[in-house]
Amino acid sequence: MPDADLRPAPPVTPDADATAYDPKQVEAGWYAFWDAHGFFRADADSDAPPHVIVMPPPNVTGRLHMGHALQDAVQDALTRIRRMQGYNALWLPGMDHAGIATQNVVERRLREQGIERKEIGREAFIEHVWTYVEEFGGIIFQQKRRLGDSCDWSRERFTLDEEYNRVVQDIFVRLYDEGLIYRGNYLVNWDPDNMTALSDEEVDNVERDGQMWWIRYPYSDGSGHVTIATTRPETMLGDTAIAVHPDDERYTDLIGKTVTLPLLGREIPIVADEHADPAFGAGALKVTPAHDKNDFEIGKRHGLEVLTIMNPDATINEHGGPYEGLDRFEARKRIVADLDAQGLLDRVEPYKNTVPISSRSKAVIEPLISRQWFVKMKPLADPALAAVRAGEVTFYPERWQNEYFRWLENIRDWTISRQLWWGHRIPVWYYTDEHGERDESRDFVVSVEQPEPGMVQDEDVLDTWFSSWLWPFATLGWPDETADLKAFYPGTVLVSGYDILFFWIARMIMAGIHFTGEVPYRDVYITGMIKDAQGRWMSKSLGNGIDPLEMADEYGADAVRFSLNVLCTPGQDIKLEPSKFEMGRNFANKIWNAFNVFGRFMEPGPEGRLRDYRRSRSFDELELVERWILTRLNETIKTVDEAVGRYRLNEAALAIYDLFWRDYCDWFLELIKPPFGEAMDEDKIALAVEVYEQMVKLLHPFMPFITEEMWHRLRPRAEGDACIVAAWPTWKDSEVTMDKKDFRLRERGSAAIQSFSLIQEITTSIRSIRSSYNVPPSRGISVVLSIPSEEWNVVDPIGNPDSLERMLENHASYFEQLARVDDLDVVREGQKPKASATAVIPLRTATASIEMFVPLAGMIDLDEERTRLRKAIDEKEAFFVGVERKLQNRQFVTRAPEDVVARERQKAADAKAELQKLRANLEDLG
RNA sequence: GGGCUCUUAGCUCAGUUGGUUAGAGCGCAUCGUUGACAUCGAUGAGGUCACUGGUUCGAAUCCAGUAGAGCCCACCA
Repeated sequence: MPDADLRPAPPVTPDADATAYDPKQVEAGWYAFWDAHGFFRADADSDAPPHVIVMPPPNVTGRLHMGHALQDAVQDALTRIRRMQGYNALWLPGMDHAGIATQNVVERRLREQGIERKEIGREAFIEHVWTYVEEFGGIIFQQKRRLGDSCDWSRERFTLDEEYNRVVQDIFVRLYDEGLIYRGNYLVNWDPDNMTALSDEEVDNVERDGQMWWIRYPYSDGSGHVTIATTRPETMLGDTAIAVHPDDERYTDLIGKTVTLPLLGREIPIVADEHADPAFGAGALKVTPAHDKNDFEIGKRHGLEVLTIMNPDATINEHGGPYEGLDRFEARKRIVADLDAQGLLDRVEPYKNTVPISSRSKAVIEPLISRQWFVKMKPLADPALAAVRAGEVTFYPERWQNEYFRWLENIRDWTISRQLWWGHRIPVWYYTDEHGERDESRDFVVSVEQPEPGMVQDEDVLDTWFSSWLWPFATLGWPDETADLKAFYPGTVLVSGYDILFFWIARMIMAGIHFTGEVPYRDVYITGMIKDAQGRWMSKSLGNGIDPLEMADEYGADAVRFSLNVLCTPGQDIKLEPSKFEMGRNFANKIWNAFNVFGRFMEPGPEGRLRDYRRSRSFDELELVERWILTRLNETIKTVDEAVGRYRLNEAALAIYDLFWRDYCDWFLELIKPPFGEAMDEDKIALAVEVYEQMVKLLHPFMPFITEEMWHRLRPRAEGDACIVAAWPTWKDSEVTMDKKDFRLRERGSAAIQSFSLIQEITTSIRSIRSSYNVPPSRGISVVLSIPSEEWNVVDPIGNPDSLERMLENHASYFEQLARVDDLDVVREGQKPKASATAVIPLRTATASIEMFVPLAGMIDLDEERTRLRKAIDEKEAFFVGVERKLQNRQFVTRAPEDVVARERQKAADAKAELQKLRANLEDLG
């Protein structure tokens, strides 16, 4: 166990000449600190409600890419929020052995050393893979630590560790015993590069510019020929029939005749089959049952011979006559040339067709008949469909559930055997003959253990996904009734991209229900995929990838995480470029610097520790801006909680960003920081600390490092006290008064919000005038606020007991600090001083407005002022006309809800009053 | 051939059940640097919410269609 506090102690007194924000420095030690304190560990015996996320296991050979960073930013934010909220939060990490991918990586490496896999044999090769895995396997987890991922490393799993292997084998046996796994000779997707079968999901259909060859097949009786069209002329070597549509008049009398297969001279029949489309090509179809799915079916219907003409490496086999040994594409060239030479090539046309490609090797898939293991999917899919239909699993965004339904409804059996070495061996055993060879005449035995001495195990391994689909429960000790399984299954939410919805997410739901009787998680949160600035997938070949670690080095891990969370609209792809991380970095910088506003006035406490600043005043004793910021904080906590509940982390992150920057820094700090050389009142420090601390907690799930750092700079902390386990802020309903539709029209808004909003508007208005007249910042100004006398006792925007007049007068210092107003005069129905700039500020709570005069003797340019006022009038008038039009519509007045109509009336009256004053002021200018 | 998504400020994107004078970041313009931050502050310019119809008192938001971009699925040789 490392030293509990690996973190250098934070400065006792924050440095007055504080250093600039340096993410590298801030992010250096906290991970070890958290880890050493065991904050990441979930407790299987806890009474707290669980919150469980299983990490989509990255490939064991993988390196961190932006997709990981995005999903981790989301998963870790969720985990940290729930942990702070008191949940027993588990984020379970692990790695995937990634069969083909890993085997290829190691094979390539060995080849560089001059070692061929086939030469050294299976056992030696597997040993090499394990060596490689041990050497490089954990790298991605080191990278994830750099991002701050708070996973429970004590529960880390690998899809090929010993216990996991046992589960996979058990599952195979179980499914076999249930009749859901079977072996058979079928046409499968064959990857000639890797020389293995693949599932349908591992095949991509790519549209390519190809060619259509029109070939003449002479009738055996010499009476002419039939022309067929094909995109794969080499498969003609395996043709065992020609098919025509039974109703196709052109060919009806040919049915039953035979043609002579060009080049090979075999005689093959012409059969009638509905599948032949008279409208396509020549209407006649060559039938190659061993190399085409449809032809396979036709062959079955007509009892045709199934003639495989290719070897597993896609070279032509002994059935190819003179073409034996040639690669399929070389054979194609030769065959076309030979046909042409014999006058049997009718024509060649350019043709756009879809070609099946191995998603792994990118090799063109060859449909090939081979003996493989399959899982019968329908019995698994039906309950999985029903469960989601019944709402046991909710997709975010919802539309992905339709994709899920569509796939499951049309599901086909799953080819699970792979002709690879790296993976879970298939638990099937064969008897051997006297030479030690498989005795195919005897039945095989399905069993985890070797049933009898001398029996040999199936050479094949299982599809990687056959182990990953067990991830949510196999990682928790299933099938044993472990404490972990009881505590953490089913999980809470799965966070993943839509690219593996079928591969993994849907299959996990099937497996969860089938084997445990429960769905593996209640929610599925689908993220978008990371694209480059042009919207293309990031890939090694394009070289357009952005390395998250480089970004973390340049901008900070906090910045990367925050930006990713802001950019992540559920289900929407993200066009990413490095500059996007500036937002996060600038924000972190802001967080850092904001602390210094009050931090530099904080004094040391006893024993050289930090002093603990605590507020001594009640809410009602606070000054306006303090009450205001607490109210805004309260509103924001609510917004955040609601957004998180809907997995809208982008909204949550932006809400805090806004609060911190726009409210706390731009207004609150500006008002409470002391003038010039004066010290800061300790009560004010206490309040600043209090709000900052709450915001730091809200931000922690998005920016764990800087918030942990600031957490320890804010107050003296006891051993074991840390932001990562601090109690999540709570909001009080009584203080939430936000009208989410309109910030400025909060009719029920709290006194603090209403009053301070008015001060903000007046301030902005003064600044605007200063700006248009280029009043130098150093120059103080006078401002006259003219309040309507008729509303004197009605308007009471701050609640009792203050009047509007007193409220404004009492906060003259605010205007001084914010807009350099030396002299504030609040009057009733005051006269406009000579040479004043004017503005009208509506009172949002009553049909009245405040008129503002800014005397600027010698600075007022009448033309300028006229232009300003005209512009204000034009804007207001356009608005007024729009509102009036609505109000004059009788339908609107009678049918719209009362409060909506009332609001419009209020708007119209406000606008009218303002217009009146603006016009009067304009006239005044002559 | 089916299905889905997107089209909102110069750029990248937010905008929950239809009612805000449609927002943010970046960029742009003007002004500002003797102490929180120029990775900053103040002020401002900039949008017929792709188009056409419909529903509604009211549509960026719901419905239908059109155009463009992209994705997924599908056995048409």
